[in-house]
Amino acid sequence: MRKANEAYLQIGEVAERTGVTQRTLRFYEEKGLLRPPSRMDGGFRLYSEDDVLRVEQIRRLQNLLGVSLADIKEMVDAEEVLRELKAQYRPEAAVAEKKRQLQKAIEVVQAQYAIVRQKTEQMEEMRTQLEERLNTFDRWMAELERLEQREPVAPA
Amino acid sequence: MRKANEAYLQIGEVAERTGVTQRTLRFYEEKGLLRPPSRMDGGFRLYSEDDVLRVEQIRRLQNLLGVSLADIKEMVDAEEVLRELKAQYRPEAAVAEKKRQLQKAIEVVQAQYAIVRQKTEQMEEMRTQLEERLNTFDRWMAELERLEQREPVAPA
DNA sequence: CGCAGGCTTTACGTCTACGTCAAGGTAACA
DNA sequence: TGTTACCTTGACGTAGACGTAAAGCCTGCG
Repeated sequence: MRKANEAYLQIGEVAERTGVTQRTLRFYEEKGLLRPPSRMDGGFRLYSEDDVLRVEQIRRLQNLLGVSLADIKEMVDAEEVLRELKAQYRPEAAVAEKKRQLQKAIEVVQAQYAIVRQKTEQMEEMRTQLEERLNTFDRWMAELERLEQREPVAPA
Repeated sequence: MRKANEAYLQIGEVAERTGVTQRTLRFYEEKGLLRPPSRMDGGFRLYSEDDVLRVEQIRRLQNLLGVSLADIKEMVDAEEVLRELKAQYRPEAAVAEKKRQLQKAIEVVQAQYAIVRQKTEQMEEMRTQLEERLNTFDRWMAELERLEQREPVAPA
């Protein structure tokens, strides 16, 4: 029982809002990508808004980085660590322990950052190449149009 | 028979150089991602340096964009069109036809460009978010270290 | 010529990321 | 209380992207 005031969602609503199927939601849960949601008395899954965000994040990582769900699991597991860290964040706790955990969190995010950064750079390189190619083509096209002026219609 | 002076490579060498397996090379050929290479009398495949480049490009697209081989096929097919266009590039041919082909090539590259551009932008957004998060953590860490100064060792 | 190592096709196996029933329980409303 | 829509857990199916083993040629070297 977390916040009782949060509006919980059934699997169908989550599926509709996130654009994935119910099967996919159960699959993600099975694979540890989503924390097992709470349940109604009858056994129906009850998702939180946080879960919706998680699903959306998973999809972004899938589409954007094109990495496996196993890799994504590592990332969202990291998010989980952050959540715990945040939840535990009471100033009265041992500072050294906090530092250790925060350090871990930093490393986790840095790893994510490294991946995104590397991919971004490689993509920008590819983008530059494509731009150059497009420029070349434009020049060729201009050249062809010049030729067209001089040789209006091919004879015979 | 293309250029006789080019050093041709057997499948094992190509596999080693590109880091993919022989099976993968045959698979790409089967799926139309690689042009069927020439063969020795005995039937052994003989790859060109161009083929090696193609394989490397395929891998880049796979890793970077995380798109399906079917999508990649469209892209390398486009490359093929470009190759043909370039090979045919004799000024005596019909200008209108050339324009048509070039236009097609431009559209193909623009499509690729659009994909890369969109992904790059989305990734940069994600990168920014991660940077902000790292900054936040750094501030937290600094705060913890300040606390550490005042409460040197936790008593009991 | 013999043979080791590389290559060929064929074909079944595997892993991922789900899709698609099937059989049955639950919620909500008339 | 019945009906209908939504949900549950299996369990089998599938498309993509190869892996892997089998049975048999090819090539190069001694």
